[in-house]
Amino acid sequence: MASRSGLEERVAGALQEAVREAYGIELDGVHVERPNHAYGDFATNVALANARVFRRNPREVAQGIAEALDAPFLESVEVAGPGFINFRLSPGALGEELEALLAAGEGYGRREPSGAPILLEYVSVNPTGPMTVAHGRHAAYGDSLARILGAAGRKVSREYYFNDGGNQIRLLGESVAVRYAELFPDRQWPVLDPESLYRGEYVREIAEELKIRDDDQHLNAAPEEALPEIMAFATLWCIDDIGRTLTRARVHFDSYFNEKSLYESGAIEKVIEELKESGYVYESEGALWLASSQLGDDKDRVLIKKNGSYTYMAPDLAYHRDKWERGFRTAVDVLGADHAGYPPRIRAGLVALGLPEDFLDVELVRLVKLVRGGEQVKVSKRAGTFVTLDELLDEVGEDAARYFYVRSSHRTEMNFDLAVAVQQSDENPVYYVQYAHARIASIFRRAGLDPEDIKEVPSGDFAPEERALLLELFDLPRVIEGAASRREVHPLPTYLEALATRFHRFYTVHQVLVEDEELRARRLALCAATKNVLGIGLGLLGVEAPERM
RNA sequence: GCGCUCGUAGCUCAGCCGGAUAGAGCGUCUGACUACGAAUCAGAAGGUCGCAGGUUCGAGUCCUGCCGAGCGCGCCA
Repeated sequence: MASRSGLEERVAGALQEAVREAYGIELDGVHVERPNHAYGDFATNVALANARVFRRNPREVAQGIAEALDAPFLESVEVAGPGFINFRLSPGALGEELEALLAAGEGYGRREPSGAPILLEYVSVNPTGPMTVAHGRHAAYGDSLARILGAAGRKVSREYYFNDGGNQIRLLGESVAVRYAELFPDRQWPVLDPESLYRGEYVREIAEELKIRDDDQHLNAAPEEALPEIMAFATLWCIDDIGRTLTRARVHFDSYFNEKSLYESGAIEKVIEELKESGYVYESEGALWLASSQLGDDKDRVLIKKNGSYTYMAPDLAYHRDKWERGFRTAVDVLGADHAGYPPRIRAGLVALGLPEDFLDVELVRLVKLVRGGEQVKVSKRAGTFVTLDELLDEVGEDAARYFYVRSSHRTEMNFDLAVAVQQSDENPVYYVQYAHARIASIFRRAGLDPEDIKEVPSGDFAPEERALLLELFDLPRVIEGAASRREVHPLPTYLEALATRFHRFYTVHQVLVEDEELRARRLALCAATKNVLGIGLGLLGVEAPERM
């Protein structure tokens, strides 16, 4: 319940008390909301929501509760509409909460870590090429979500899983090998299926760098012998490239996990053995199957193919099993919406291994529809017709890109019109929010003060614009907790824009640096608090909070 | 065909546990810089919340059906 501001908590507590007093009823929770400001600072629908329990006209009940309410921090209590109770806070209570916010500083809205650790896996792009604009959404969402979960008191660890053991790495190696051979006169690389090769410009770059390092040495051995080395070189190149892009985009990880290590450690075999013991595995048509249909999946899945190799299921199960063994009790995978069929089958496998059904949680991110000037751009890594994340960052900047990515819910489709993004970069809402922050910084520069030194709030009443701003500020803890529990990032941008609006309005109406010392100090406190909260919010999104712009 | 997800202003999107007059930004129109930053503010126009039923004192929100979009339904990952 620390997810609410102190004030909200006090209102809720007083209400519960009043209900007990007036009706002898013990409610487990009271819903307190922030209504249209014309109604008041806070409101509750207890009388309406519990109409059945009270068995009386909601308005009458609300009246009874209002009369029993003993809360000196409230300036007024009113029954309105069909049975709402509206509250206005006393200036003293607002000032106290503002002081609490200033005292908390960067820690405002942040909770101490507790509970079982969560492993958040995101991006996990195959190291077969540069990150694309579509991957950018995963990166921005995952990184911001990790920050939000951490702020909300979850113990979260972020991991990147490199699929470096599969067939696609081999294809990358062959693609590079072909280009590599082309760099030497009269040399060729034998290819079975030219259609399956990666075509991007980066493939040639990798080949050229390989030539610089090793000259033609890989063409002097048999292709099958030379290929592993080329694959390793190409994979490392891609991992490096992806890493650079992530760093640039301010996307962080605590650990990286290689699929290959699961083959090397024997973890996959071990998991297969355990699955066999579980009884959920059978052989048919020369393959080894998991009876996943008995565990909630649509159909049974193959674990070991007829040709003896593993399907992707096997290493994936071993990987998730490893997460469990490392002590994580919740695994959250951030995946593309095209992997919608994935959760039930992996979950089935994990349950067969004896893990709880709710261990794995999946957040599906809808694909980014890339549009340039209203015309859709088809993204295909194979065909080489993709726009890289780096190119996007070059065009619109890190702040705008990060903000734009998470502004809309990860579960809805997003149109990313490159032409518009470039052209309107000055109009991007991120600048609206950043501008509020820079404006405040400017006030403090002019006043010759450091906002972090502001700790006290002289008593006095607040004007309507100040009150609106304060209440918005006090909403931060609830926004963070709400976003964390629903694993959504987009509430933050929505909140920050609302907060910036409150500030800009306050700023337009009221002069901060006035003669009256108390008034000035009170308004400076308001500014310091706003700057602090904007900074926290932008920080959670990986966006800079500029002192000037 | 079956399953999952989505459908809110011209465009991009919010809408907390079912509550009061559904909100922002962009775009359009009208105003405001001799006060701390006009990347701002005030105001206007713009909505059958995909459609139709149902539950409820009350539905954008919950249930059912339909329409539309995306994704999935591989011994690909």
